[in-house]
Amino acid sequence: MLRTHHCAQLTSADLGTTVSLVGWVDSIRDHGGIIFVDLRDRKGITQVKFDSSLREQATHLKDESVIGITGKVEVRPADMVNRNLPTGEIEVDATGLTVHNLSDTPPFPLTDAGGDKVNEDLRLTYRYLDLRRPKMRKNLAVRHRATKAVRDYFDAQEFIEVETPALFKSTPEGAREYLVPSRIHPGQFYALSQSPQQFKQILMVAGVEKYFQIARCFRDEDLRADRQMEFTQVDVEASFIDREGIYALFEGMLKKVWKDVLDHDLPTPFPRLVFHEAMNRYGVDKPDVRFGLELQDFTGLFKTSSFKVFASTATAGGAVKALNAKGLADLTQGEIKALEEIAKSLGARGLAFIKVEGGEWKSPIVKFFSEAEKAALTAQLGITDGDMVFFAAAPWEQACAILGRIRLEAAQLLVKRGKLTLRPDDWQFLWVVDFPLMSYDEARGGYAATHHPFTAPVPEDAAFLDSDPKKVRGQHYDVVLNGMELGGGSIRIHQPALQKKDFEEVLKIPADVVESRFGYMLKALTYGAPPHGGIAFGLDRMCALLCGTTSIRDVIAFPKTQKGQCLMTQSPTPVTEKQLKELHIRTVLPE
RNA sequence: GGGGUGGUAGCUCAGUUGGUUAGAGCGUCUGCCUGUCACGCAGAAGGUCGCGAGUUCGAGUCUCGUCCAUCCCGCCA
Repeated sequence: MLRTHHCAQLTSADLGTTVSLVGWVDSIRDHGGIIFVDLRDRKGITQVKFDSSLREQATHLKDESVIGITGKVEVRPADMVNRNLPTGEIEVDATGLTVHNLSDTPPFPLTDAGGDKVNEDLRLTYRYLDLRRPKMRKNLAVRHRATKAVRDYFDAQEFIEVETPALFKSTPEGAREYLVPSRIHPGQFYALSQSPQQFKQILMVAGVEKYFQIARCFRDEDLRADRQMEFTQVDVEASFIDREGIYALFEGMLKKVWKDVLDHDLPTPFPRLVFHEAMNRYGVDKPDVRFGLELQDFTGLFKTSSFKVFASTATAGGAVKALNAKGLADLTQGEIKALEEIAKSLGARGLAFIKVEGGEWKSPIVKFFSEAEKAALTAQLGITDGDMVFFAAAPWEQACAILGRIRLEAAQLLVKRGKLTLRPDDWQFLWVVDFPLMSYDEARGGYAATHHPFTAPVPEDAAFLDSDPKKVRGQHYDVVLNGMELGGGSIRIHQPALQKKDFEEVLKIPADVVESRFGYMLKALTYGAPPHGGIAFGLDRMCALLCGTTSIRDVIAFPKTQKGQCLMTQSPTPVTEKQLKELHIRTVLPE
């Protein structure tokens, strides 16, 4: 037996007991005649004392070595108790020492504070060391508990977990896929599943009624702090359910996860915001509602303005929107410039602003405003001294998006100045609903599904499918937490005729393509498909939020870098000619 | 594909206007130390300044290119 106890177990009640512990050397304090070693395992730390004949051997230990010790539990002298350790009342007087593995000096400090500062590429190269840090071990545990809470919840609701294939067929709509060459079928490919969407709908046709899966998904798109090439989705689908049913089901799940993981009681139901209002007030479809700084609309006011830039936009069907960044009149030239650059990157021609200082409006555009316009702005935006007002004049959605982004930047600038606090544990969940079913894709010159082509229209809007598709709202919903899209889903189309019409007449996918790509699905719908709907959400993102981090890399054991590499295993790599030949593949490298 | 930030000792960083031998803290190593728990004290070692060109009498510092990490835009039905 390598150990009798773990390193967080012993107390003064164990006085005099002979015990064996194994673990990693967390730190060594060598006093010459006496050596203290903090021994660490996954449960905690116990101080081991070497002052016998073992002292000489112990001087050769190094941090992070794996050792086993045998010894007698002693109670520490009263003034030597370490109140910071659960085992701080005792220590083990070592009488036996086995060095299982002497460690090289780690390339970076394995403490929470020290490791957080280290460049992430180093942490990823030595991920097995990074994961020894208490914070990372805690993150792994949080992920486990969250995942378990999800499974327990759906199990209790009589859902069953069904596995679906990772190797799917290629469907070039939507996200770029990872292709997998078929050895048996030369020149043909599978695609790694972007999500189990189609299989879960088929499972509804199969009569499963209540399905869920913790599913790995793959998308060959550029990576971000909240996006990895492979990620984990909690995928749910149910028959005979409507939107209200989904909201209640999902709120129940989140309530349980927050309770089980954080012992926090989430208030439900979550507020709901229709898409149009989310855009109007926050300039984004995933608003962070922990702070105000809401957008205001002045399109009407400026229709007749002598300020041509605003007036022409307003009369041409665009929108003029403004945002009062309260208390940000002290922005530096550089900060204003940076905001302008952001606005420009979203297609704005500039970023008009009013700086309110010393009772005066300092702005290059204010000379064009009439007294009535100034009064209206003051009233609606609540302008007082020390404020900074930003404007956007553009087509409605773009104007909203520009100020939506400026709103987030302004919040960060306020946080930087200590004028705003954004607590990560201020859990502001909400549903965003009533998305447009279709959006017009300028580049392609046609309509594209906002969510995916299986989303059912809101029944009372279905009549507009032919006449004015962009007016049709989809039965789609997103669940948003503090500016992050946690997940989304919809009630699906279950009538084959409507689904076919959607593909062919609205999305304008040629009939033969529809048949080859979705034929099996349309056929399945003809055999008594029940009304159904579901939701999918990012487990990685949820765990990141539960852990108080914004990067999902912190809750994935072995994540990839922004260039898609695993720095620890050095993948991807070239493969042998033999492998390529077997797969009937020839590579053509870029110039 | 584009923009921002960063790359100097094992780690985190400083490095002035281009100018002698590139510094600090932590870590490492050696010695001392029987009550520490971020132990302490004394000493030492440790650098292709990401890489490659260029300008210059002289480049960590300026210019160009390139690689890597990260944040963002595009992209992510």
